[in-house]
Amino acid sequence: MSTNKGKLSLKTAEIEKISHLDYFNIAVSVDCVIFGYEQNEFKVLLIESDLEEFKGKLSLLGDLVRPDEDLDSASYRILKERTGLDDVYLQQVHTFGAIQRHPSGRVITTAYYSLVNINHHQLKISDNQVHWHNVADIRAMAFDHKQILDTCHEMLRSHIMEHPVIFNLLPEKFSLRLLQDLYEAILGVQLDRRNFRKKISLKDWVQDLDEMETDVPHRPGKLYKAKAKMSNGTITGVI
Amino acid sequence: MSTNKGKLSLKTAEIEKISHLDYFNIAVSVDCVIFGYEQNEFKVLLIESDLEEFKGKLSLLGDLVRPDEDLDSASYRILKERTGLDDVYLQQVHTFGAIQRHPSGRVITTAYYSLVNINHHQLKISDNQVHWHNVADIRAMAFDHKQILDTCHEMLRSHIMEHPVIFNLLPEKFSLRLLQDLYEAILGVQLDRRNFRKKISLKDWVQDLDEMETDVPHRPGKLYKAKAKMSNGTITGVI
DNA sequence: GATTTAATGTGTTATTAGTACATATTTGTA
DNA sequence: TACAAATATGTACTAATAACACATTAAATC
Repeated sequence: MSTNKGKLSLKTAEIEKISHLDYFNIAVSVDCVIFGYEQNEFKVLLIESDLEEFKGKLSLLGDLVRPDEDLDSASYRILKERTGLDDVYLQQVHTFGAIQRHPSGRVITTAYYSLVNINHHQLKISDNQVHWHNVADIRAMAFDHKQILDTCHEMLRSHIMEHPVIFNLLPEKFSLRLLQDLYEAILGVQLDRRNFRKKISLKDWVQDLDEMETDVPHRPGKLYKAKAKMSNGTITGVI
Repeated sequence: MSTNKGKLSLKTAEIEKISHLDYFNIAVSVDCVIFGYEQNEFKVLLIESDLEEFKGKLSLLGDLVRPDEDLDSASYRILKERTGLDDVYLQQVHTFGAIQRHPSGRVITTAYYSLVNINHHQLKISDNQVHWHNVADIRAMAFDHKQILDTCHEMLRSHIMEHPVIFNLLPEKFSLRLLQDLYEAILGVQLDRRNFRKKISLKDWVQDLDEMETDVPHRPGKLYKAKAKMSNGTITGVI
């Protein structure tokens, strides 16, 4: 988690004060790996860490879980706070619980990835250091967040082959070229266009809109919309 | 988690005492779904809940995570305590964090499944109500443990198709018939013997031992051993 | 308006994986 | 020696995957 809110950050004094309570001195946080896609780049929403130990390092968006909220609700709250979006696809991935993973105290964190359409929200990011970063360019991060990011990226790779989750990253109308570019960006491989189209049409995930791209400096492609789309753990649109 | 050790169970008084500490009143537990296979039945190791609310109900083996142990270590500890086994296959599956999931207070739990060879250990179970139960027969359980069991079972189903984890449930030497029976028990389907053998031989997971079953009241089958075997997250035996 | 540029759109073949299905063989037992 | 109960094995059909090339469209440029 990133401790960007002063009142929630773990101070060593606080930890000492309560350390005699044997089983209530582990804090629980969630970290959201918020993926987006813009201008042909697969991106992730990150903040600069405000901890002295990780000065200048990038960190995931996270927060401590409140005693009166479900674990899943905590990740929705963070997403809502950071992106203004309500209805996003969120997927729990893994819980990281090494003793020394947080320098200020014992904090275990549950990682979620989420997929948002960058254009669908006016990011509530002007007030601090939250920015979209190209996933491929990210090297070191604060805490164990690089490992968390990699784990979520890997999980996403396997999900997009099986379930129609990728459409959460795209605008309502998209060309197959855009869809393929996105698959390639997430998977990190080049795909054959004909085989790709055949595979997509077999899966029956998209619907031809009988519309064309406009404002492209070449032959425009057909536009499609998602037919089946997975949001919040359930598939919609499939009979 | 199951609170079978008095000193670790959550008493309401304790919870109230510390509830003013905003972010240190969530307890963290792990629950182990310990699968085994014996006499043609796919089994899970369970204990009778000692909570009044769940009198007579079955519960997973779990415990609170200690402040000075890694999350993964906690699950190894439980496994060691309950089965006496050190070197078992353990896989984190999911973290369950609904507010009201534990009647005595706020406890989030991370579920692991593990695969053990029932014959490899003298169960340290004589001292309490721990027993192997046929997975197919289990109905209601304490807490949200039925849901946890189902989630782990489902995860195992997908893992055994992809990775050589199933051998952790079997004795050193086994017949293909036994292997197939186990696949069928876990997947809950019947498999065609010829296709099953073809698939297994394609995967190159087993090695012919040039030995035969003995003491069977019919034609004996060949014995095999695991060539590749997945333990503790890594494959061994594959080049 | 003819040419160039840069992309879209499409089909076939070869290979591999998956599915359905039947008969001969081996051992122990009656 | 016949029977019961299991093992061991191969082929044809279908579906999915992978490799691969050319005609078409619209905009931009000359």
